[in-house]
Amino acid sequence: MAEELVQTHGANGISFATISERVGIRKASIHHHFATKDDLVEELVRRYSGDFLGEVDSILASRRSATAKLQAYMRLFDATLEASPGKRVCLCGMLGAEYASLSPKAAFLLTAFYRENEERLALILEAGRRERSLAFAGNARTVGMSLFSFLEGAMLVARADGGPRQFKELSDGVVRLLRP
Amino acid sequence: MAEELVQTHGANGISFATISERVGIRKASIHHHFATKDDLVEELVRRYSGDFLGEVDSILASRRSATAKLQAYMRLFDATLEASPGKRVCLCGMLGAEYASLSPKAAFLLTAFYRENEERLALILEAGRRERSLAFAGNARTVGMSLFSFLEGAMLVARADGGPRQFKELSDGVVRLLRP
DNA sequence: GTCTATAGCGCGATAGAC
DNA sequence: GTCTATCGCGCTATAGAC
Repeated sequence: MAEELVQTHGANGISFATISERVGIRKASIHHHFATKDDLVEELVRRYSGDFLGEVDSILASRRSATAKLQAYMRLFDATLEASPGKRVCLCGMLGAEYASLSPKAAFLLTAFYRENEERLALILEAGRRERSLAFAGNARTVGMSLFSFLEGAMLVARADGGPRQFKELSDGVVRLLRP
Repeated sequence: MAEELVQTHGANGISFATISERVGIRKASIHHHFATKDDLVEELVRRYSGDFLGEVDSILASRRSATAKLQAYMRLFDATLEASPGKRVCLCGMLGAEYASLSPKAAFLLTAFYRENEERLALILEAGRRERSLAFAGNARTVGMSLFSFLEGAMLVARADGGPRQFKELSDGVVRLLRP
């Protein structure tokens, strides 16, 4: 619930009152679970990161071509945008924008999330190049980072222009660019 | 001044007091120039958009290869990140994250900024393909949009991981992916 | 165009009853 | 674990003097 609100409005865009109304318990009760707002944000990142990377790992573990894995990975982002059309983006993309006002712990968790995703993307890309279903110049890690930045950026841009449809069109197009 | 603050902390991350301290005049004096916070944000977008697109247009008008124009365009983003290392991002990338809390007018201006950039990128890409200095599948408009999303995303990600150096490495890599 | 002063409200956070 | 009540502060915005 709080997660959805932060994905939509950002951590600086919501308050304990906002969450209170949404969840249906009073502000003080929220403070019982999360002493400070920073605690709340940190816990949100921890949970989101764990859940998301769990899904990514099950994609990695699955028996599919690298191209299919790449598409499945992108679907994770797409699904967020589709779920509440033109509202939610990746929690960590959102918090990346608010990086300057994050607590040190939240900032650390955010950086870790980025790295873990880039790493996993690099694995998919490298496997794809090995099995000749993908083709690209340079090292897989760099391309993986670029791909990740593209996905985070495209989610944000899509809210203001084009929506989930455009997001899907663009990410499909990017996979096409990586085909041999 | 206010622009820099919003580029760093977001519109939701600053207040009239923040600007007041930075600019050196009192809060009430700022209200004399911008009646409401929405007015301030709108004016910021208008100015940023005008300045930025002005620079883009002079790149477009210059006598250079499409590849060089593409690199020059990317340098505009890079320069923002380099200017105050690991602090500022594109104003409109920042506001894209805060899209849900923008005034209708600011949201409209933001969307327009995105479209104008995508359009100009498409022009560069199409020219590059025609003169055979760039190569890519699909239509230039789609690739232009993806490129723009990548740049906005990469700026945000770079603050949390890698900084201006990584941004430059990634954007150089993307140009390499578009070479024939 | 800048200032002081202040209204009116929302914020994060705490105390203490149930 | 949820509640009411409240503190102290920061916020946007306005009034009115210089």
